[in-house]
Formats: sequence, C-alpha cells, structure tokens
Amino acid sequence: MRDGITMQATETRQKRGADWLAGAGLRPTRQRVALAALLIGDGKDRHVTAESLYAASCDSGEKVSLATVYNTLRAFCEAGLMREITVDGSKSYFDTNTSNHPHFFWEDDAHLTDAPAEELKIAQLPQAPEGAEIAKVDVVIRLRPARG
Amino acid sequence: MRDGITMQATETRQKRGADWLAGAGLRPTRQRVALAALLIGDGKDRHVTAESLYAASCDSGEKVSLATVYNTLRAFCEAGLMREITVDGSKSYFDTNTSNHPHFFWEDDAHLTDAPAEELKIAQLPQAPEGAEIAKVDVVIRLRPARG
DNA sequence: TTAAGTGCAAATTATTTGCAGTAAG
DNA sequence: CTTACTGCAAATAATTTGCACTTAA
Repeated sequence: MRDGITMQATETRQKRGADWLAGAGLRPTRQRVALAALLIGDGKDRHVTAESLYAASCDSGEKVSLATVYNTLRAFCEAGLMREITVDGSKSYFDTNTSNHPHFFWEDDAHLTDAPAEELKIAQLPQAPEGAEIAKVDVVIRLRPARG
Repeated sequence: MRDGITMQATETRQKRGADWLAGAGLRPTRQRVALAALLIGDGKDRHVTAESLYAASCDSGEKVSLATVYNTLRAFCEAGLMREITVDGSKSYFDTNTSNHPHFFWEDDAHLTDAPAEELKIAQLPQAPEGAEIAKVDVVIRLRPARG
C-alpha cells in the first residue's frame, strides 16, 4: 500500500460499494459492486457517462460489459442512488450526488462538475401553470474558457 | 379567407419568413421559406423538434425532406435565428425565442413552453471557477400533472 | 431452485453525411 | 455560371433489447 490516505484498499472501496447497494435493496453482483466502488468508493461525488464509467472499469481491471454499465446506471437511478443530468443532447450524465444542486458544464471538453448549491439563490420562480406542479428545477451553468 | 385575424394568407406568412431569413443573410430557398413561415409566420414563439417541424411541414402540404429539416434547424441556430434547448437527453428542441429565458418542460408529454422570464429572479449565481467564465445559464422547470 | 442479472450481438432512435442533382445570386 | 442547398440513402452515435447463460438468495 503506497499511500495510506488516498489509496484505499480495494476491499474497503468494495465494502462501501456493497453497503451502498444494500441500502437500496439491490443485489450485490460482482459487476455492480465493482462499478459502485468506482463511483462512491472514496466518498467523493462523481459525474460519469456510460462510456466514461465503462472506460474506468476497464482500467481498473474489472470486466463489465458496456450494456451492463448502461443497465446498471439505469438501475442505480431508479433505486435513487444516482441522478441523471441532462446537459448535452448527445449523451447522458449521471451524478452520485442526488441532492438538488446546480451544475457547471464545461463546454470546451463537455464535462460536468457540481456548482456550490449555497451560492445559488433563487429569489422567485415562475409559478407552475394550472393543473401542473413543479417536479424539479434544473440549473446548468455553462462555462467556457475565460478569454485572454 | 374564413378568418381575417387568425387565418393569415399563406403569402403573408411566407413574406414574414422570407424577411426573417433575409435579416440573417440566409438564402431564401423554397423549403427554408416554408419552414420559416411555419416557425414565425404568425409572430408567435414556437418550440419544435426536427420531427415535429417535419410533421407540420407535411401537414401544410409543403414537401421538405427530414434531412433538410435537420440541416435547416442547424442553419437557423448558427445564424442566430433560433436557439437549441437541451432538456431531454433523447431529442433536441429548438426555440424561435432567442432571448435568455427559462423553460417549462412538461414531463407527461415531453413538450416545452416558455416560462415568464420576469417571474424568475436569481439573487445570486455561483461564480465561475478560475480560468472559466459563464457562457449561459439554462433553467428548466420540470412540470408534472398536479396530483389530485 | 428460481428469479434477477449479465453479455453479446442485433435492433432502435436521433441525427449526420456523401454525393448527384437543383436552384439562387 | 458557380456555389450553396436539397434529398435520398447509407453512416454514426448513444442507448436499448432479445435471448441463452450465470449467479445471488
């Protein structure tokens, strides 16, 4: 073990992943535990696409098919463990932080990060039209490299 | 002419469409004028998908291929005549209202409408991280049918 | 044992593109 | 005339699905 703080034993990360699954009543299969470990193993929030998570799992040496990555991300969302974020028409992003919060979308390399929720203050929101109610408000702050 | 107010002559609508194109320096081909007439012919803002606009053009009797609808919507966006809105991972929406304003997304039938910009008051926005600047802030208010 | 999960390859959906023909300036 | 536009059909890209096989409970 080269680094006691940042490099956790794989077993620890997998334990956390398994617990996370158990909390949602999901069957802890080898591939789900592996993906869960990659997603929340170090306790940090993460934003992934199916492709990026698939790449990460390949890198980590775990063998999980791309179809399973897709199915698993869907299952995690349905179980309330993750949230799907819509920012770019072409692909779907998934966030391990399920609280309601704004996002930064970096237009130059199309990646997503959390924006500090406490810095966003909405003083007034348009009211929902008759017969409808607000399900969710999505705020995406698109960023580009600063000029100069 | 059955209705002098709501039913405008096709020529009038097409004239408007042609002017709109001319204002952006786009060549007024038959298909562009037809699509433009459908989009802004009556002066109202409109939200379309490539498919919905294609369907509308078929209904109106104009013959425009789906590929051309896609290419034309892109061209209109590049020319600044329309704005692309990202709300649903699966398809792209296009808005004839190019001002910065929030949207209502009706989850039950996946359609989009404008939300009143004056009713949205953002008191504070997260500041852009070092080296980045805010290009745009997208606000999408997701609606579901009110319970009951 | 048995219902749920997995992996592959084929299917779908939204969108783009190559290219030959058509039309606008 | 000359370059941009159009339409078709084929190509892509992201994602889903059918189905035989595996595995957790």
